[in-house]
Amino acid sequence: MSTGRARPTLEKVALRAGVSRATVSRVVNGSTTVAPEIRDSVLRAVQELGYVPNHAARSLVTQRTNSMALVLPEPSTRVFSDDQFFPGIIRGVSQELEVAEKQLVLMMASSAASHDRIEQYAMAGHVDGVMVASVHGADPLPATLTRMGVPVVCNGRPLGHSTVPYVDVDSVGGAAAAVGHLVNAGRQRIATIAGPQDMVAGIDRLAGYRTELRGSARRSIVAVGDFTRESGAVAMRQLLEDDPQLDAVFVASDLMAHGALGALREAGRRVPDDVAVIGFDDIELARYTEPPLTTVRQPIVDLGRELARQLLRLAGGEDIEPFVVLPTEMVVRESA
Amino acid sequence: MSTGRARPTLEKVALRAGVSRATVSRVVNGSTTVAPEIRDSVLRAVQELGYVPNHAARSLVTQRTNSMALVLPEPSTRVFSDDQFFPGIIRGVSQELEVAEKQLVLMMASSAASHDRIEQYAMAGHVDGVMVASVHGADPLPATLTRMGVPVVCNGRPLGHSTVPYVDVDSVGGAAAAVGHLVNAGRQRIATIAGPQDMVAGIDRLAGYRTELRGSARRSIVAVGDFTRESGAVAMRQLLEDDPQLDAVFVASDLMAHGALGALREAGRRVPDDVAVIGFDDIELARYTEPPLTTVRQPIVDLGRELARQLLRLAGGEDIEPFVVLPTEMVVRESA
DNA sequence: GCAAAGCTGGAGAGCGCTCTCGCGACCGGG
DNA sequence: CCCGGTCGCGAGAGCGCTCTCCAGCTTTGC
Repeated sequence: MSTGRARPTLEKVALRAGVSRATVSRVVNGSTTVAPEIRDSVLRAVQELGYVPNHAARSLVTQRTNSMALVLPEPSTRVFSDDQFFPGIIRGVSQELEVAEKQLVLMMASSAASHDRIEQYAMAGHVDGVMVASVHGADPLPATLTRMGVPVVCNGRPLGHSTVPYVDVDSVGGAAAAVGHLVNAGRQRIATIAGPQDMVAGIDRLAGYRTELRGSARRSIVAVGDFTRESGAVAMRQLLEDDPQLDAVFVASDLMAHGALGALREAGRRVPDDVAVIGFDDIELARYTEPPLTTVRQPIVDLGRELARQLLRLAGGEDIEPFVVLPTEMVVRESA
Repeated sequence: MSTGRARPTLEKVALRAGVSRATVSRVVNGSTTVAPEIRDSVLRAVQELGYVPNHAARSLVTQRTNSMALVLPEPSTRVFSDDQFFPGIIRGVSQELEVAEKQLVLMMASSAASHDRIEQYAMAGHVDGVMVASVHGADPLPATLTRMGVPVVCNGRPLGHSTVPYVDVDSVGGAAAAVGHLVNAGRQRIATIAGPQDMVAGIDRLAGYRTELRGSARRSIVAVGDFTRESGAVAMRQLLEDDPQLDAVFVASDLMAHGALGALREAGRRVPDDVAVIGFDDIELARYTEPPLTTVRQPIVDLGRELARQLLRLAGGEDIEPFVVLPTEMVVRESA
């Protein structure tokens, strides 16, 4: 019903080429032990009939599906400045999978209910491996799948003592670099607007801030947001109230930094003259804020690529490093 | 190698429950013709063994895969303000597929080479249907797949005389509404920065502008951009040179509108006092431009949902309308 | 009370492919 | 000239599942 003309099978091709199924299979899969003229006639038959191997049949016997799943958090959790993150990861992953001739199956982890769905799915032998881009740190899914023998790689260091391999960006280093930049610029009272402390990104960026500040003998001034623009504005007002003398703030996300910029403007502070601001993420908006935002760029596409690369190796039976950390990079614009 | 413990098969479950394979299959697939106590004992065996049906085997016999492909243009073609579009479509599609318990296979159509790959893939019986979100209007892929019996639905009216069903937003109406708004505000010289005229979105938005202007007896002033910010700035400068008296401009994308806003500022024109500006898309940035941008919102997530819904019906053997057009909505902010 | 008509569950074929096994043809060495 | 080895190909099993039969049993009608 849904399929038009019946798709030709190996059998049909074999018949037409006057050889056995096995030989056609050999040709299709690129075996070398086939005489050139026979191979040519098989290829001709394939061409003429428009033969395309049936994937289900093939993976039934090979036990491989040639596809990998990418589990993404449903972005209804507005957290994370997904706008770039979401497509960036996908792009990187799909680039890498394409060269490996693997397919990408996307799974949105919306509810807890979809959790089971994903687990079932991965275990149905539907995919050869799973990439989990979970923002909620302590997700049992990766560990569960690993236990069931499904190759898994996480994006972002998992919270808790998980042994699942992961790929992450150097948040700590990036935050430290940002704070270092402020210190070098002679800023004396450097505050931070941290992200949620139940998310790795939130934790690590705060850690980087703390470490670097400690090294420079300044005291830390911390407010916590939830990665949204609004929370950034609120936190900034809070900080200004707590310490009206502050002359710099490192904000754990560009979105929050954008909110903070607004709050600073309302409070009559000039950026960067009165208060220097550095964000994190380097979202597109950062180039167009007033003033343009100095920030820390994470290599999101590379992150996706590395994620896929690691998974491919793992699924290929290789041993891989327990984690890979990609460098972040400061992008100096005008806000600091 | 990649799988840990061997996955139990139907056979194993049957053995444990003391019934035949057929009965287990019946239970698993929810047949009603199974005695309650037998069903319970089967379910218990399933539970105990952690049985999950093998997808490949199932789809080998049923000829269905329970997954749908979404073909997206590789965003390296920076065209389109993908930032929202890309994830929006995905979100809508996956929401709808989730309730239908179908999986989403994502395919990036990067090069012409990947064209073949996609075609092969869809025809390998790997998916039950394909959604094509093509920006390049005259893409042969949808027609080819349809001819091969693969259910296809397009996002965006295909260029050329294609009979492939599609889902689109009302670009013409949206553009007309925008221009109407400018006319009602008493603007006399209303220019437009159009999108590329080889893309449906570019064509339709210009058509809407033209139609509405004609109705109001004003003359049209057209510059053409390519949907990028830079092209918007260039086009705006061009327009100002052509007609220094213009007092309004309808820009076919928010990104171009952003560029235009910059060009207007450079030229010393106040927005909206001297020149009113209306964009199209309602990307996130639109809320944060200076001044906030009046624009036309397209229901992107709904577009994705409708795309999936139509495809599900088509793949289910139903007849569907040749096209569905979703309404756009003006969002009035401060730029007009 | 007996045949006809349900129901439930089992046996078995087969979906399209891969891969092991073994057979014949061909080669070179003794 | 014969024999072991190699190489190219075909035969056939079977991956895990669904689904069509059909057998055995109960229920029902007259």
